[in-house]
Amino acid sequence: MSQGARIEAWAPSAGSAAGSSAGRPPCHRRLPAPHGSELLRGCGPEMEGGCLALKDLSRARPIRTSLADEEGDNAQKENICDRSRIAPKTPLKNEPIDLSKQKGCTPEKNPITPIKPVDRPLADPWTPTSNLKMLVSAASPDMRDREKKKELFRPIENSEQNEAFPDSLQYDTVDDSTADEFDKQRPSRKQKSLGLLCQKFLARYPSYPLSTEKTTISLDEVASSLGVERRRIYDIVNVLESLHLVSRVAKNQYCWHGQHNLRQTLKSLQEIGLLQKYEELMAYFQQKEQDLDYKFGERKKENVSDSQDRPLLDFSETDCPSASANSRKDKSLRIMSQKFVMLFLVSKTKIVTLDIAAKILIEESQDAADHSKFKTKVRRLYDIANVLTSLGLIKKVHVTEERGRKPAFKWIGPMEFSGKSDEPRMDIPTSAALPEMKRGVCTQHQTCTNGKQRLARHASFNASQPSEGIKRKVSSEPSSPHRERQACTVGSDEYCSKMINLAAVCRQKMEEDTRDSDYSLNSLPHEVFPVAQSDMLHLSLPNGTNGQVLQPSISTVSKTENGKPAVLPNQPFVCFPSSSLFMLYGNLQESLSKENFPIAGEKDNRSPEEQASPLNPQAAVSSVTCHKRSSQKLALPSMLVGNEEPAAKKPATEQSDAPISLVLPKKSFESAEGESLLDGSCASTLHIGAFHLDLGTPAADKSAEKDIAEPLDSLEQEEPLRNKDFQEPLQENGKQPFLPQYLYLQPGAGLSGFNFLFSANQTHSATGLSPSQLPSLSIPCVVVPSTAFAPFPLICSPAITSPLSPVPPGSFPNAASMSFNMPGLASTAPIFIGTTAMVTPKTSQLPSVDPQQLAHSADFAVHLSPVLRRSCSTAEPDSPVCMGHPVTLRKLQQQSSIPLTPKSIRSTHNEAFFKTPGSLGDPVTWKKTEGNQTRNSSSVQRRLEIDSNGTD
DNA sequence: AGGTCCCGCCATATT
DNA sequence: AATATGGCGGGACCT
Repeated sequence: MSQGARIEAWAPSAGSAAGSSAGRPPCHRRLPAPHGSELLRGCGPEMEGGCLALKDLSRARPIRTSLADEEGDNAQKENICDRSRIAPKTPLKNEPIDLSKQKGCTPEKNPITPIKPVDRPLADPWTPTSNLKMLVSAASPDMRDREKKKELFRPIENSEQNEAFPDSLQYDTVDDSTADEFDKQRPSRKQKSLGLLCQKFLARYPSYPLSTEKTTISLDEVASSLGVERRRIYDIVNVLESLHLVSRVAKNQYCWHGQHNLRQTLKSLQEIGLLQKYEELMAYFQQKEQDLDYKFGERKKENVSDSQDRPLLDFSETDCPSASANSRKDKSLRIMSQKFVMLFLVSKTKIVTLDIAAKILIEESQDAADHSKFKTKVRRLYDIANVLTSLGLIKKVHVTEERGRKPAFKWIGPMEFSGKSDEPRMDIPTSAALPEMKRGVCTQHQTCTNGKQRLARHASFNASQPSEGIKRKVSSEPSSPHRERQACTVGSDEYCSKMINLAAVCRQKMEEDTRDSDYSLNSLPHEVFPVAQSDMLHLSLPNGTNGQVLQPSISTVSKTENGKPAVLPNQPFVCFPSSSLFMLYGNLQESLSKENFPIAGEKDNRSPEEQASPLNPQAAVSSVTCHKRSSQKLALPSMLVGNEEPAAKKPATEQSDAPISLVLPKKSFESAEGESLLDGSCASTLHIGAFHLDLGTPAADKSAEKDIAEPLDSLEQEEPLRNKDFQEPLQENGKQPFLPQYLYLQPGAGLSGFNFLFSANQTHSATGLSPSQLPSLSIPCVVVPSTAFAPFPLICSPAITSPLSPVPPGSFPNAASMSFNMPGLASTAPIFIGTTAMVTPKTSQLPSVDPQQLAHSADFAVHLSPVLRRSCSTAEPDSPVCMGHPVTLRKLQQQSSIPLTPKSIRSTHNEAFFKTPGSLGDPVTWKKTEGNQTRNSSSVQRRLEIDSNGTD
């Protein structure tokens, strides 16, 4: 019932003061206040007067002047109250929320989040003080924001931004001032526009936050400070999230990443868009429209055509479909935002009309048909466009057609994302600051290793990106937060331990996931790869990191070639025929040292669950896969590699960029990131940069631990890691080598004969990369059941496949992928790849893992792999690989089971394996497939489906 | 009159 | 069950 009203109500809305909203009676609706939120209302009318004043001040802040909305008032009160409570932090909103507070993300757990205003019973709602606060905040939000921005760091940016957006902001400001008198002016609608609100929101945070800083964003807090309903903030955050500027950390909390990764994200989107053939679609529609126009009468072909068209759209389906199936998430603003951006990125003219965009999006979703839907889509696009405009990525223009003018938007953001680039710069038009950042960063980054950094970034990305679902899940563990970058600090020991923990976590998560299964992956399930899905996209973006990781490995691997045992020079691996299991050893030490693992650190900090970081690996993997897909068509590689580059140290956050491509499975993200990543993204990222290698073991570890225990044992011997508890810090850092550097394969059935052994050590060898680059994996050990391999013939070789080389169908090119990257983790060395993963017999445990996930991962891996490979190759053959982590792959096909290891990884493998090259190859194909499958089914279902399918 | 898009109900997802 | 999210679209504002 009243729900609606709830808390949110408070705010804002009102704004319009009575009048504005006028139209609606809305207020009343809520009356009832059912829930707690209502309470707020209950509070009663705050003072309207007060409100007004505030309004005036704020201007924007619309507090609800309107009396009408008593509710609103209450709400506001609530907010206010909340705020105060909550925040002590910032008394005023403005505060700097950002950074400082943020501090991180950390810990805060801030969680404040939860606060619910509800309680707010306070009747007092307005205490004088509160009022004052409100007023203050309200009063100058804009100003504050500006100031903040400026202050924030980069003055440059600030200035830029301001410039960039001058409009809105200024207006506001102006208005405010003028407004003076408050009421009088009630804020015009414009003042309340989403674009402006977004600018204000953006003003609160630095475009390029320092890596160290993690800024935590409390939705409640922001909403209250900006004087709007939380609902509005969601609109903004969802779009920002689609570009990875923020990531959801926990309930009510988001982590601000800034634009560091923007480029990569855009790049990824571009690639995906290309894959999706959006260009074609756009052209198609345009033509149609024209035709129609002329003809006009005809129904829009669209409808009809839509269906007809679809063929073209197939891919589209992928996206949507799965999504649709999934849940609303798929339809989410987030996804729409990504797709919308993709349209610009693939458009030659860089101009996209809303109607065409809406049509394309609708088609994908397929609903197309009705007009109402069309209208709705357009509405949403306006929302998205407003945010993108605030970001300086697009600007409104009008396209004049014979029929008339059509509203359209032109992309004014970065269009070329070639390789590396500095991150910072990016996109944001406005921010001049960027350059600075960039430079610094870049330099650093470059210096650092790209690879690692990348990984780190990815990690962060991933974290951030996780799709909602994932995130949430992850988030659930909210705690996570924090983890700071200690990681860096963390020595190898920690690293190791972390890895272990991660692995364990991963497993757990996997299991959990399995249960839950939500991954976005679902969509992926099969080969398909629904990259499309938005979530995926999100994820994918991150991939860059993954990519990196992968690449290296790939290269290495590739050389190897299938099976053959050869040892590659740089590579560390060896293949054995028929062994049953693999064990990987990595030196943690090195890795650790290198790594840092911020993540690990994070983990530590984090709750164990979070540690799940293993997920990260997964994530990485997944991402990889994603890339792969993307890459299939596109060359993601560049993204991966290029982008990242630098940053190594940069703050993780910055880095976070997502490298790329693809999408990671949400979950993976989440899981991985979520926990670790998420924060990670914030924090971890940083680390990442720092750390060097890591092995990716994590996953492996986990798997090992859990499922694989056996192998693990051995491994473990080395360390205790294991366990789930990983937390223990192993100190090993340096010390320990955690694992030897080899990979073991037990002979067995598995691989059809082949087993691999990788030397872990590679690390070094890997060297170069490794540390820096590879952050990813550090895997302490991985065991792979030979069986696992069985399915895949090659295993190792992913390398073999050679990077670019097409993988033969059966081969799983990806395998390479296997790599798992763990972003955070990465260890250097070892890696292996086996694709296989670890699956062990134990699968049982594993079972939990979702096939989907796996699949996704696999997909990613697959897809990515190529990229990675390239990268790797490019980067360094030597490198070790990356990843290695073995993830287990579950073979999807065969069984779902297995997947022990890090989910993601596994998945990746799995899919890859499963999928035939061909499948991989055709994105579309799988997409469709997936789409179909996924669409309908729920995530869970999907999983199932996947499994089955995959199995196939 | 048509383009924008605020606002908040209410379905879903999470906790 | 209570909350958090966020889809959705009525209908108000602005050209």
